[in-house]
Amino acid sequence: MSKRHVSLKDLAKELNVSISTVSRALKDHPDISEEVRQKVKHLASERNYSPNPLAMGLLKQATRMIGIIVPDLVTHFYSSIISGIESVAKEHGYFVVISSSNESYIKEKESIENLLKSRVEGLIICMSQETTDTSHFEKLIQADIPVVMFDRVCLTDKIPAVIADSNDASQKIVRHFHDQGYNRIAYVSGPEHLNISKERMSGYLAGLNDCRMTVDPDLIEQCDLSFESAQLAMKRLLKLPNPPDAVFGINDTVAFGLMKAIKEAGLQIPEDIGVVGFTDEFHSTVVDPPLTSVTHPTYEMGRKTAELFFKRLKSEITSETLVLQTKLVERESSAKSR
Amino acid sequence: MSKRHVSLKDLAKELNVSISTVSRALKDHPDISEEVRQKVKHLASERNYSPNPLAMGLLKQATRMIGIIVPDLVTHFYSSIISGIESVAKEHGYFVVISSSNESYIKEKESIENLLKSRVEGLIICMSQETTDTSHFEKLIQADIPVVMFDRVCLTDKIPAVIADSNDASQKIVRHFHDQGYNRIAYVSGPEHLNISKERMSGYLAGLNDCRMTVDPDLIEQCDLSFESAQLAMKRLLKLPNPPDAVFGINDTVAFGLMKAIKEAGLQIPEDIGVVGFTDEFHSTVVDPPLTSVTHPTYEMGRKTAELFFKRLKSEITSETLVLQTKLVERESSAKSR
DNA sequence: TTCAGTTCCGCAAAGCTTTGCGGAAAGCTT
DNA sequence: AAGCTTTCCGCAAAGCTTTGCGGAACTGAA
Repeated sequence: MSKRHVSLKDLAKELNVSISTVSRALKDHPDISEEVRQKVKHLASERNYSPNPLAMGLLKQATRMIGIIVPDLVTHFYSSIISGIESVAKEHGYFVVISSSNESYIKEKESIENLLKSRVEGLIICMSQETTDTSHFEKLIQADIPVVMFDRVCLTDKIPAVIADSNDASQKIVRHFHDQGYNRIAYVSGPEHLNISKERMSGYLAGLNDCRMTVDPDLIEQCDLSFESAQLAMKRLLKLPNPPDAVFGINDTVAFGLMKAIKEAGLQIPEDIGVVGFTDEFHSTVVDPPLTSVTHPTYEMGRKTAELFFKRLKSEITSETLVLQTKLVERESSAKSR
Repeated sequence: MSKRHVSLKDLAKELNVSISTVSRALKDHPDISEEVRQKVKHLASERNYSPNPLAMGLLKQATRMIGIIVPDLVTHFYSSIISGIESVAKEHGYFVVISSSNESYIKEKESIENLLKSRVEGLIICMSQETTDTSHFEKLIQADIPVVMFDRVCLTDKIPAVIADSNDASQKIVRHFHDQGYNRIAYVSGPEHLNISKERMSGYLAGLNDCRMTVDPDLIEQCDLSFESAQLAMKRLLKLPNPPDAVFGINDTVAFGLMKAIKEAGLQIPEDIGVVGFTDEFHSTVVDPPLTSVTHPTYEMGRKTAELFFKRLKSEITSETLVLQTKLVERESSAKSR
């Protein structure tokens, strides 16, 4: 096994100059004569020299690594956001290390530990749904470790955050249902403590109020954001003496669960029940019927989050909350009035 | 900003011993007296010491990083495999750096370059669909850089690989169609040079032969693995004077594209046309009608790939191809005989 | 010729860890 | 009491890069 990488030392030895000379020549330091500079640069490119990031890291105390923690890796929402983060990171010469909390509070804390041990320069986090205690985030702040959060956020007065305008999105959905002639609009929410649950709930209520519809607590269900639990929630709704004629779920997985339960009950979408979800473009078109949905600009969301991260890294900001607008794309699943 | 991490030096200074003593004490070297050992360990845990991976990397010439290159990040197939790889990597104390080729040959080469610059210890790769020239992989082999491939593989005599038994899977599909009473079975393939295209094709042909059905070249279509191009391929098939009554696609995205085109043509699945795909469990149930499909054990595939990687890293093997079995799950999309 | 000023380059330290080797102090033997 | 073995610990180098500082050699002027 031959040596993998050439070092400055190798180049220096071959040219019979010192390591410092090689280093300086490569970065056009004025102390180095034109002749030597050329020789060094030539050999360096010939030998395919590239500085050892480990050594640089040691020296500069910077690893150029960002840690990302998401609730799961396999949901399109997160992978798309990660994709966006990565593109910005690459532009800055950083790379990302991805970790999944699997929606577990314990794993979230472990992930933070591990990433810090790996000497990431900072963290980009989307909270697990189990996380109610935020003291582990507080610790990060006290240790002055750059943290940025997205979607499911907390401590926004101290942590920069990127979120979608959930309140507005929910209102749009309710109004859309109303316009289509639906009267009993149900909402399947997630864990109460999550900001997305709260905001989508308040938007739901505001929307109902706006449309002069009354709030029926029966029509507000809750689930743990899984496909299965969304199905169960929908089943409960369908068993009501006065069931809903429209429903929307807090995220895409939930929306699909709702659809599944409705179909299994033998009901038609959108004739019997209208459905709207918070989903991504691709899946909305793949399911049947095509799902009316509020689409997050996920890739853009990832990019914005990363940009905020680098601002925080340079200490240009300490906190700042970016609210992205969503778009309601009308498809068949809520087309009652057709 | 206080200092982020304590080093051996910090501990040594505080205890008035040398750095070497601290280092040895922490790893239970016999040269260190019980008393000193205890003191050191106590302070270390109190100060939350963890060795600097950069320094270790420099010393051991090992970064404990694996580079992964996939065609894209947002497809469930890949994210699930990555998830599997990551779990094994974690068990070995390694972490992964993920890079996407976006199905581009150029980006694939760039990704390799960048990951090597980041000093990953090896690479796990799924080829982009554009990649026909494999010289960049040959170079890796010559440089003795551990490489393992999965799904879309090449040079399997020199590179360990994990693949699904595509040939068998295709045969299963054809036989299933045949059993259900479908007679004109079409296949939408991908780029010819890909192993998955070839194997699924040969399985298709073998299956037809097995069922004593004749091969009609008209029923063999090709696409570039995108949703849109699969739709187009399906449209071409539907325009045939004698169109197919069954079709299967090379992967999940393609399968969804086929379904979309069929629905848009106003045809019923499975009555007019039966559809089967290569997909994952989740999406198969979400689409409508639920899609009969050959499911890859993606998570397991990721784990196996990673295990092979570590074998290769320890030079226990130089090449070895692992073939995983697939499972045909029958759902509505191909249930003609009901 | 001699001194000042350039020009060009090398030494060494810092960042952190591991480990072979050498050495001081203590205990033991004879 | 002198010499030998243990016991316990520190020095220093290696892995790679950057950079302040010192210094050699050379140019030009007086």
